[in-house]
Amino acid sequence: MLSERRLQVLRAIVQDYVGTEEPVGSKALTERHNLGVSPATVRNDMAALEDEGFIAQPHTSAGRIPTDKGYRLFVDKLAGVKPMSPPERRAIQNFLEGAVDLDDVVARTVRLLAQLTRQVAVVQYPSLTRSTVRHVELLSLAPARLMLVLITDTGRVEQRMVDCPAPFGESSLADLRARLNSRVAGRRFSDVPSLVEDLPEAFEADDRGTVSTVLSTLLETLVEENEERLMIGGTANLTRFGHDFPLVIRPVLEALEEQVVLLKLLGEAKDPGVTVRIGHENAHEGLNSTSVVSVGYGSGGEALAKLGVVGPTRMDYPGTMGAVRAVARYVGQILAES
Amino acid sequence: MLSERRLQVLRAIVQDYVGTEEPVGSKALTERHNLGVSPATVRNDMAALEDEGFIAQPHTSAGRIPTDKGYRLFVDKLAGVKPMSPPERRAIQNFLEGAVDLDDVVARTVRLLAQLTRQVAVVQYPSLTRSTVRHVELLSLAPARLMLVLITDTGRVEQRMVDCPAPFGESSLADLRARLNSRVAGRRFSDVPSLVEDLPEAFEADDRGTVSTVLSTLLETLVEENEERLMIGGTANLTRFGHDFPLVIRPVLEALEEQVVLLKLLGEAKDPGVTVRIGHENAHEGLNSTSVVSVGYGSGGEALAKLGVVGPTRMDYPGTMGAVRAVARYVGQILAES
DNA sequence: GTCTGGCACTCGCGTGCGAAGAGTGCCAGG
DNA sequence: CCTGGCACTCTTCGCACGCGAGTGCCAGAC
Repeated sequence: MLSERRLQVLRAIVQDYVGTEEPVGSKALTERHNLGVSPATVRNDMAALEDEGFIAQPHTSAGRIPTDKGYRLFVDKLAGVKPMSPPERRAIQNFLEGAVDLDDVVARTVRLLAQLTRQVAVVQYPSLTRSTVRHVELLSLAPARLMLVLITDTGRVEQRMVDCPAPFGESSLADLRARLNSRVAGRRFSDVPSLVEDLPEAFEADDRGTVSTVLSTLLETLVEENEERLMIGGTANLTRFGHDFPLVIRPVLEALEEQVVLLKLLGEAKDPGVTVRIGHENAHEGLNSTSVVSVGYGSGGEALAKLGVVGPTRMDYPGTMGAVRAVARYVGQILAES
Repeated sequence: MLSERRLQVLRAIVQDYVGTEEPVGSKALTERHNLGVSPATVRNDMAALEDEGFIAQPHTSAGRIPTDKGYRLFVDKLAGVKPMSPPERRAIQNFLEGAVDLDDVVARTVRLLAQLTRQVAVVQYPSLTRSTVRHVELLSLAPARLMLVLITDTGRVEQRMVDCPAPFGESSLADLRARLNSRVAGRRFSDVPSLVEDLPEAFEADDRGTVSTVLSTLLETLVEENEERLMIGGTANLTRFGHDFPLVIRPVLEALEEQVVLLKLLGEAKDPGVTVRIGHENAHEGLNSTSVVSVGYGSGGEALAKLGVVGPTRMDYPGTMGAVRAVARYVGQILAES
């Protein structure tokens, strides 16, 4: 096991490297942090840390930089989550409170996260499958054409066209609308399938085909996982990455454009608190030189969706984690109020 | 006026520079294009072109590169629009035809444009103010709370909450819904205000407050220009920009995040055909080293919105213009069908 | 044992110089 | 008006050199 001082040395290395972006040497370390020992001692500790794989040197005889494993230890054991200051909290709240609809909430959240962390922000729209139905509306657009509108308690609206197998009268439509809403309004999406299962039986034979079509469209909309949307912002912060630009930034931009990749990335984090995935811990190759800090958010106790940031492995973890957690909390509040 | 040959020289310079990304010299020019004259002659022409401000040399005694003014002349007089090949056209059509809803159409269009041009693609959602109303729906969520849903003929759906000044009965609601739709369904958004002006008078005094509130919410939704959304894609193509990376790419990414900037950018192009704005012709400073190729698209003869690409001034103008025009055409078709 | 100061060693990085190459401008002749 | 020739300008590249930061190791002190 590593001695207490060696852990302190690692912490100091991470902090300095994050600040300066340059490999940090033994002398600079003793000058900037009062560890109470000489550079020579620190050198020994560094050699040990390097043996264990926590730090590495880019070339012989340069300073050390933390490895992914080093950051991991730092995040797990050496650093807490830095809470936001009261003025920051107030700023977050003010910024989010002006939102007028769900799109706006998400858009504001993205901007806020990007500004606070100076990194790329990713916010997932509240998940359909975990939220509840507020209302289902059916509109007749043509004799055999309906529009199905689904409104969630988070304010999200989904609409689908339904082509009916047979003309569907106004009264049948009103009937279906009423029955549908009385069964599913206020219920969780995941419960809907079993609640509407026997609905066609309540209708006359002529209408059953249409009712079934409407229901299957509704169920499709519910389970359609690929409809999980997200919003990205702050990509300009990618320019802060480092000097070795193009090669690093390119795959990151590509990964960010693949919503599938991002959704999987966010989905993998099961931890109820803030999750940090560092460098190669990310399954997607393009993100091997980035870290992803994410957390679930939701209006109640339960997480409806995730949000987070993507930045260089060399990032201010305590600050970023604090910002992500705080933003998630306030977004949850806002959603609960609306 | 410039002689015919000098224009040919300019065209050759633009083509070569776009291809190689390197300043082009007189010798290389005569070798790659058979102009029928010697390098010395070309040198004289180049000197003249430089005097006129069409080309410039990065340093003394390097080749020449086109200036913004040079590209402008090239686009206006020397190059046509390169039409897409039949296989490309088929690919575009296939790619767009799978779309299931408006979001999907826009998303696919962005991907397509980005892939075809290998540049950053920007697609504006069909404008509210220029499209027509398909249906207006009113839902009662609580005794004094309504949801207003507006469906456009392009499939776009907007919803707003309405807090009523007084409870509003189911029958009044049905009445309002029916009257509203009979007046505005199928009409252009810009005509709606005058069509509903006198509607409150048809209701009893108790309900007039609510009707007015609903109407003003509806009108707000219609005029809300800042609700003009757009979708961006292909930002990874920014890495193709050049070697002088960070300084150029940063402001571009920042500009792309400001939807307002982009909307203004697209909005400025009044030309009915493909519009090209080169380098400093763009009002926004961050885009001074980029060119924007845009065009309107729409389901009928009229443009509902714009789409386009943002790329380095050193781009393949004929090809890009061809791709943008073709995509706009097919998107228009798809929208007209739905 | 653990820490410390000293010392030799390794490399990366910036600098200066010289040669090569590409491209230009200008001029005299066809 | 075009062409070939020629001198000139600059950039780029390779290379040698020296500096400085940082390391590893060792002998000695606490």
